[in-house]
Amino acid sequence: MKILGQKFFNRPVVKVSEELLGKYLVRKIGNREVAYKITEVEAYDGEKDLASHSSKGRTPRTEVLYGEAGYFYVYLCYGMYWMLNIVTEKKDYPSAILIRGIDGFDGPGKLTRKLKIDRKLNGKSAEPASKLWVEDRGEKIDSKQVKKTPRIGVAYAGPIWSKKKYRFVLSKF
DNA sequence: ACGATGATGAAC
DNA sequence: TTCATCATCGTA
Repeated sequence: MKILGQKFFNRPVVKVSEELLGKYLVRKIGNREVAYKITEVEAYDGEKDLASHSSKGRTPRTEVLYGEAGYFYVYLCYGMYWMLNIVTEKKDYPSAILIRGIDGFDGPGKLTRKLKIDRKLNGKSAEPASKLWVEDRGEKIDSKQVKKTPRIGVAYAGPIWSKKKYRFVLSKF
């Protein structure tokens, strides 16, 4: 059982996304600690990726995306759902992984509600001090269990970027 | 199929 | 300052 930090996240976002499946998202609420296996993620890769918030360039909101790897990017979507992302790659390269599903709770908005994640986590680093982090619990994932599909809800990103297979789903069986 | 609901960025 | 847009979900 190993806590994943910069060394893990400061690598190509698509690769890290794929490897994140089967890792555990751990959340401390009060004195209770809960851990869920990560089952679904999406990669957002740089300013050129029209589906990424960073495609609009550096703004106050996207600043975290340009920072060091291993930090959380949390933002409000559709006025009521918090989206949890983890920043990857080197400083000044805006890329992140959206956590879309954990064991038992499929859906980015559902899991943040369950884990009580909101804007207070934005810009925090993935470590126990933040009460939210990622662990490798030694589970091996067979690449046959990983499904690659286009990302969800990004039709606006144009024909190239909306079709990239940047969504990774761990099939359960 | 659609409405809830609010931050964001861009236009005016 | 106003407006359209949105990495969603629950109810229908």
